[in-house]
Amino acid sequence: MTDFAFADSDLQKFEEPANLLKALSHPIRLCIVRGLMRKKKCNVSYMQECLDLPQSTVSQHLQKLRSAGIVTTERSGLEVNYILADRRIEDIVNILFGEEDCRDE
Amino acid sequence: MTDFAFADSDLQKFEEPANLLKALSHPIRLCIVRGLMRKKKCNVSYMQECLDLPQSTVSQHLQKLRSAGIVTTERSGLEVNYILADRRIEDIVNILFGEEDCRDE
DNA sequence: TCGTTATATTAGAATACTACGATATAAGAA
DNA sequence: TTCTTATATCGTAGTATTCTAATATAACGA
Repeated sequence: MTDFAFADSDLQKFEEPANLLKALSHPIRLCIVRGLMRKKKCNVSYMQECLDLPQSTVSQHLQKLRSAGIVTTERSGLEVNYILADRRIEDIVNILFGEEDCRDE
Repeated sequence: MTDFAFADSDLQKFEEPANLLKALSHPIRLCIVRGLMRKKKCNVSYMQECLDLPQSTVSQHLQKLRSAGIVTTERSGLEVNYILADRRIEDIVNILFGEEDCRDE
């Protein structure tokens, strides 16, 4: 009955990974993460300009990535730089995008 | 301006991977996928019993996995068996759950 | 201090997701 | 055919996401 590893109580074990994936599963956020894999460090207005989206939209996506632990921040003066913070995420994104090593394709 | 690889038109390139992740980012669906990695093939009522959830709930999650291309089906008599259909998904789940090779932990 | 720039937060409407009972379909047995 | 089992779909209430303008905060310079 449980070699499928499906015990009800176990469902809790899947909450955290599911939340991580959920934070990543939006085209804008995926794009941001991919960009950070290439650029290593980036401030908000630069992303905003590249993405051509309202500032609050970009910022809200960044907060979502941050509270999932996917990125972290580093203030320098007026700017806040975002940096990837979870190695697993890079591996996942590489799987999705075919592992080419961060040059322009 | 675009070494971040953030051109607006490019956002479309992220839709498909984002949808794949979205289909995966729910604890029940993650649990099902993980179970299928171990058991290879499984019918609905078995999953339903293990998960202890209403039949329609399980079925709906399965349809979501199926329409994302994550699983495929194979009917045998009254039963419908579900099988993983996307290798990338297994890699992603292994990253999330620490890569132990499908024995009971 | 005041002004300016960069970023974060709030508010609220539109949209999407989730759970689950009720119902429908599909396949085999009698 | 009718009955039964296994699975899928529908209806819908509750909940969560998403977008964006408006507003708030944080840091710097004058």
